[in-house]
This record gives sequence, C-alpha cells and structure tokens, in this order.
Amino acid sequence: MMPAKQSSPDFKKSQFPAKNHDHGRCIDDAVAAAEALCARKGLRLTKIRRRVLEMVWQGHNPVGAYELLDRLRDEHKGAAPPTVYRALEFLLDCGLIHRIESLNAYVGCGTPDHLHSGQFLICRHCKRIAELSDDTISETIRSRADRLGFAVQRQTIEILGDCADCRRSQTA
Amino acid sequence: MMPAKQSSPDFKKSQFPAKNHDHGRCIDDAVAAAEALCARKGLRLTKIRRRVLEMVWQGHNPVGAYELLDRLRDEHKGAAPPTVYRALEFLLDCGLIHRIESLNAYVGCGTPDHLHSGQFLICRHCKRIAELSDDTISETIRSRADRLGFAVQRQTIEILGDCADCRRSQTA
DNA sequence: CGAAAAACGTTATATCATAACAATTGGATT
DNA sequence: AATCCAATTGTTATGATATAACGTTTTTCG
Ligand SMILES: [Zn+2]
Ligand SMILES: [Zn+2]
Ligand SMILES: [Zn+2]
Ligand SMILES: [Zn+2]
Repeated sequence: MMPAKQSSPDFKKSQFPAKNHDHGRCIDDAVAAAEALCARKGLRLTKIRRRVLEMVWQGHNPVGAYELLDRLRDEHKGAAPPTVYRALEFLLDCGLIHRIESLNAYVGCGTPDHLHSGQFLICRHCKRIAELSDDTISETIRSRADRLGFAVQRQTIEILGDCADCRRSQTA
Repeated sequence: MMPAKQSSPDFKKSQFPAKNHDHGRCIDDAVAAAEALCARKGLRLTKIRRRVLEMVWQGHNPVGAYELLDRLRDEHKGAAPPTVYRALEFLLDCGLIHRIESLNAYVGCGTPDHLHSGQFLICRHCKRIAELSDDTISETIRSRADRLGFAVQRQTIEILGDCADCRRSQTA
C-alpha cells in the first residue's frame, strides 16, 4: 500500500513542502481561496486569471511570465504578452501571487487573506520557494528604519540558499 | 559666507546623506577605496571600470545600466551594452557596487572592504538609497532560516518607503 | 435594452541583459 | 626588445522581460 499523502499541507505556514505532499490539493486550495477572496472583494476572477493562477501554482517554484505565456498558448490561441501580464498584475494586486524580484518570476501566495510583502527562502538547487511570515523579521527591519525616520511601505526580502532536503541529498 | 560643507560623510555608515553634503568627496572616497581594494587583491581597475564606478557614484540614487551606457558613450565612442555590463559585473564581483533587484539598477557601496549582501532603504520620492549593515536584521533572518534547516547564502533586502527628508517636505 | 466600464485582442515597441567571436592590450618571460 | 599568454575590450547579434496604444468584446447595471 502506498503511504498516504499528507492531507493538510501545514508547510503553507512557512516551510518547504514534503516531497510526497498532495500538490493537487495545494492548487485546489489556492483556487478556492482566490474565489473566496474575489467574491468577498467584488473582483472578477475570469477564466484567464484563474488559469494563470493555476499555472503559477503548477509547483512551488517561481515561474516566469513567458513560461506562463507558452503554457497558456497551448490552450488559448491568441494569448500574447499583455494577456499574461494583465493577469499577473491582477493577481499581484489581489495578493494572490507574489513577484520574486531577484528572479523576475512569480509564485503563488499560500496566505492571501491579507495583503503583505512576502519573505522568501529560495533554494538554489531545487528552485523551490518557501514563504515566511515572520513578524520578528519585519519588525526588526521596521524598527531600524523608524530610528532613521524612514517610513516603510514595502519590504522585499528574498533569501537565497540551500534547503534542508537538498543539503541532505548533497552530503549523501 | 556659505555654510561649510560636511567634510566627513558619516552617513556612509547607514543613513541618507545630508542635503548639502560634499558629494565630490563621496566619489573621491569611493574611487580611492576601489584603488586600494584592487591593489590589495591584484585586480585591475581599468579606465572603463573606474569611469563606470564614478558614474554609479554620480549620486546616491540607483542608476540603470543603459543610463550608464548613455553617459559612457559621451566620452567613449564605441561603448556598447557589453562594455557597461562587463564593468558592472567586475564591480559587483569586487563588492564595489550593489545591484538593486527591485529596480534593475546599481548603486555604489560605501563599505566595500568586505563582501556582503546589502540592506537597502529606498525612498519612493527622492529615489535616494541608504545602505544599512544591521547585524540584527541579518541574524534574525539567519536564525529563522536555520530553524527550517535552510542554509543562507545571500540575502536580498530592499525596503521601499519614504525617507525622513521627504516626509518633512510632504507635511510642510 | 443601452450606456459605461472592465476585460481582452492585437500590434508594436521599450527595456534589460547576454552570447559569440574577433581584435587589442597589459604584463610576464625569455 | 621580442615573444607569448591571459585579460580586456570591440562588435554584432540576439535573448529575455515588460509595457504602450488602441480597437473590440464582454460584463455590469440602471
Ligand atoms: Zn504543493
Ligand atoms: Zn504571501
Ligand atoms: Zn532545495
Ligand atoms: Zn526621499
């Protein structure tokens, strides 16, 4: 018998996903959260926007705009750069995805309930991304900025390194 | 009589420059530090590289590669994108400048003595950048990553907001 | 319905960055 | 000084990311 897939993806609360997690559930949850959020705010999650969101959630890796475009073209003739960039802009504005500045790429947000700048751990090897929401980090930065009279509006925090799984594989 | 310009630019130790600071001194110091660093490490600060470094230090604002290229062309016929990107790569590798990922732009490093990932405050209004070197911030991040088994290799920290000077101007 | 707004289609172009290879230069070694 | 090698620069082309502009279609709502 196969080992049961992890049914409640707790890693969304700040860790890298287990190798065998039920990723279909990640996508479903993300779409469900998006539907709920858009319903609540009176925003329109159109077919294209939903599809781009699903494609961003294809994995826990960041995805480039033109990679999304290629995939979109497979099923949507006439897709062009503005098609995907408009969808990305919408999803960013909603807080459904984040942009990773250091990679020019996009990643789904697992906690889109309130708008926030993300804190990201990015593995150099497997390319997976984990989003943190560590108040200690953001407060440390905020207080340091405060002392200089600087009013923080948005924090871009992207930490590159090696995730636990990849470190184990390397030594093995 | 004119007020004396600030002769020792202490703001290089983590703050925004005073409005009337002697910026010529900033440039001279940066070039002197670069000469020293390259001499110490046996690297060649060629004419182009030095000139690009000076141009990055034209102010405390981040500067784009093609803006540098335009300026370089004024005095160096035959300058092309690779010319400036090669110089930038050299200066980045030496730690003489930093790249601001969220702006696709470059800024001089005031403390190039040891290689480091910078922490930047970026003012939305005046576009000036201040580089912090706050160990509390980097250690907070490192310890949080450690707990997840993540080995930090590089931190990208870019804080967007309003600097003290601009906040004063706005309320006035 | 009919007007207005939002979303989308389409074409062109802006902006940022690198590949590839030839020519030149700088500096060490005879 | 002549030679050689490696580093740097010149040159051309192209790749990768993103937006402008404007017309058409779809949705919303009175
Ligand atoms: Zn998943
Ligand atoms: Zn998020
Ligand atoms: Zn990994
Ligand atoms: Zn300012």
